[in-house]
Amino acid sequence: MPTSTSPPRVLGIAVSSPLRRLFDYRPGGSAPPGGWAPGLRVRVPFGRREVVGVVMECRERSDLLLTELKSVSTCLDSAPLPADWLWLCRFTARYYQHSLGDTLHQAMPVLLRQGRALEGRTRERWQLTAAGRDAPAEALARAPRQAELLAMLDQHPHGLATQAILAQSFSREQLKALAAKGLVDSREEPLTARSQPDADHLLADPALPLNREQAVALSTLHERLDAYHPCLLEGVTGSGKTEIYLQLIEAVVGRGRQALVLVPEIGLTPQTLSRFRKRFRVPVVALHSGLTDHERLDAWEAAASGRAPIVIGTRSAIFTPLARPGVIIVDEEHDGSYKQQDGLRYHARDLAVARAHHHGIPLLLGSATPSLESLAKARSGEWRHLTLTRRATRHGPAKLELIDLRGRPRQGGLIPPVLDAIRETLNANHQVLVFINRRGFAPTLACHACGWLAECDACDARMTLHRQPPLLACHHCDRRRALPESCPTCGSIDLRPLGSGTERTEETLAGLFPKVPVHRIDRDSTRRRDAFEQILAEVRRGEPCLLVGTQMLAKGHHLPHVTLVVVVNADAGLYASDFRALEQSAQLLEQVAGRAGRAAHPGRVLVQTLHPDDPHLRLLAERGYAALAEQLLEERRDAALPPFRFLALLRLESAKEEAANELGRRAAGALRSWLTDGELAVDCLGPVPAPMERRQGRYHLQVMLGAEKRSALHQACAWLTRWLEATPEARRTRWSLDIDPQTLS
DNA sequence: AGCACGCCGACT
DNA sequence: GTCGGCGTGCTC
Repeated sequence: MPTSTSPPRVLGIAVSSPLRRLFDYRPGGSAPPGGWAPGLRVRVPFGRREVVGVVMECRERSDLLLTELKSVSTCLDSAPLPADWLWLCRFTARYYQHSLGDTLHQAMPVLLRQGRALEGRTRERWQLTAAGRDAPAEALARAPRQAELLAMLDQHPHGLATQAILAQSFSREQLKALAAKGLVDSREEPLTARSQPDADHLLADPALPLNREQAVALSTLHERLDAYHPCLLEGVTGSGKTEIYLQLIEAVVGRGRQALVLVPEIGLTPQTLSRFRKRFRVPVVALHSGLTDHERLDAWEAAASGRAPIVIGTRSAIFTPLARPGVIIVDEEHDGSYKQQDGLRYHARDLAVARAHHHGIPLLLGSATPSLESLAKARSGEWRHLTLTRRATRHGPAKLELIDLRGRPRQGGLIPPVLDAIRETLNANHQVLVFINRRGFAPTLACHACGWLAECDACDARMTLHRQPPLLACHHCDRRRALPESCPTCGSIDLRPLGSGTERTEETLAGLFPKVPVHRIDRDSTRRRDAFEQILAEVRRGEPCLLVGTQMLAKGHHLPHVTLVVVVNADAGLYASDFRALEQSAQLLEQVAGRAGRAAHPGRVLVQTLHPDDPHLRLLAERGYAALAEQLLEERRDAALPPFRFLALLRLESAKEEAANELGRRAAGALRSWLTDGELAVDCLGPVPAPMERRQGRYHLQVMLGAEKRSALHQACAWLTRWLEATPEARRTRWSLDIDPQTLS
């Protein structure tokens, strides 16, 4: 507790700026009721503007003269921001060597960044007006959702908060429409703490019965709910991981604690959410991209005050404060979307580990295809390893069948025996999923006379040919070009698409199977909101159909009537330069395969490849992901790569190649001589050009640091950032540090 | 990152 | 004559 009697003479304040240091101010304005303390937001003059900062230190001394310090203009909070949140931001900034001010700024809801007050906020509670209560049933005959909403409000004489209404998947528009008709109105009420959830009436829907494996896993989790207890739950697709999450949450919330659930970007679907909401009688707060700034602050506050027992969200939800943390669950823990790929490059799964450890609570990481990082922890005994091998359905996971592509004629990327299998499956009235990891019509356009290829002029990449609408587009920058009539080099008009993308495969299949609907699912076809959900709803009705899609289709979605999965080309990750490519590619293949045969029928998975004898691919096909993962771990150990070594990447980016190269050389040189002097066991490679050196007209280079000890790597990175900040030339090249890089590209 | 200062080119 | 290009420097 801060002593309010003698205010500190100096406040160390974190300000949103790339500068990795605090700025000293003198306390000013009126001191907050509890006295000055870390975590209070303040408005301060900074350069020629006023910004919102956060008090981090209360001190008596400054390195600067007290008379040179500016004063705080106003204090924005009557109490500091949550201590657990502050701890996590401090940890994150230190671990990822990022500016603390910037980290706090990013981890805060927009309205708090802008200086909005956290206290004294209100919410709207909606109820029926007299007219609404008397409205005849047929009044809303043409607006069925509005009628349902009216009926729901009729069940709640004390009204419902906006959040509760939206949680039942009604829209703001429907609410507004009813208000405009005078049938409902709202009043403001303060956000007050809700009473503890009633442990005896927690469940709205009963828990599902567990099989033996699930019961064993759950009882292991129940053993220690009051301590840091990291568990990897490895369960094949359809083995019932979600049911374990739900029952673990039930136990945690029943003890008056909160659960934080992280899901991949693609995983926060209405289905997932409704499964959570249906099960529990307590509110489930979802943090998704569709929230308004106001809703986001509400959710933040509800979690911080403890009013929200269950919080579910994507990557950034790891920064949600919790009053009574009880468990953190990371679903599909291997998913790449947990790593932020620009600015503050944090990994939400790794922060979840740190956070659970800090709180002393259980941590559950679930996946059908765990990351090698997590498998290594589980194998070493540092984490508990729980496995679910049995599917809820009668059939085991489908085996991958490798199909040799060499020397076979292809139509839309598919060879005759595969097309035959598709035909048979459709004839049996089942559904087929064709997975192709390239959107567009064809990966590029080529001139058959001279060999010219359509290349992007800002990137080292080919432009993708699109048909809908017809144009050339670069998938690495925003450049688009009209289709050339003739070859720009030789003038020939013999321009042909090279290879197949989703559009071309869709077109081919539609031509070959005219009686069956073909649905294409990729970023282009699902740009419209709900388009994806509409297609999935139709597919779930079970009529025979063909689905052609990118990895959007591979993850999470339950497609019970699909009995044949075709992978058009499995080779992308086999010989890539990135050391994680094989792991990621195997995870993707296993996830795609998991779509087949989830209901009454066994499934087949046909994997087309130019390398049917590749040992990794064969291991995956014959013995599954776990066996391949074991092998990959051995290879990583031999090659001294993660998880057996820690890496950091200095990324350099400039419009002028020589500028970035020169800075990289100087930085690496300076670091190497410092390392030699200090005898620190860190090695430093580069600068080398990034895999796609030119992107969006800029040159990308990197310097790689590696160490066996994390502390040594951390010291080297700290030294390097200090060097870069002190070097004037470094200001002309954009640079960033990537701790534990997920890809080298 | 912002934001200002500052010193050279083509516009009313 | 000035509007504005982005190089350089600073933020308690």
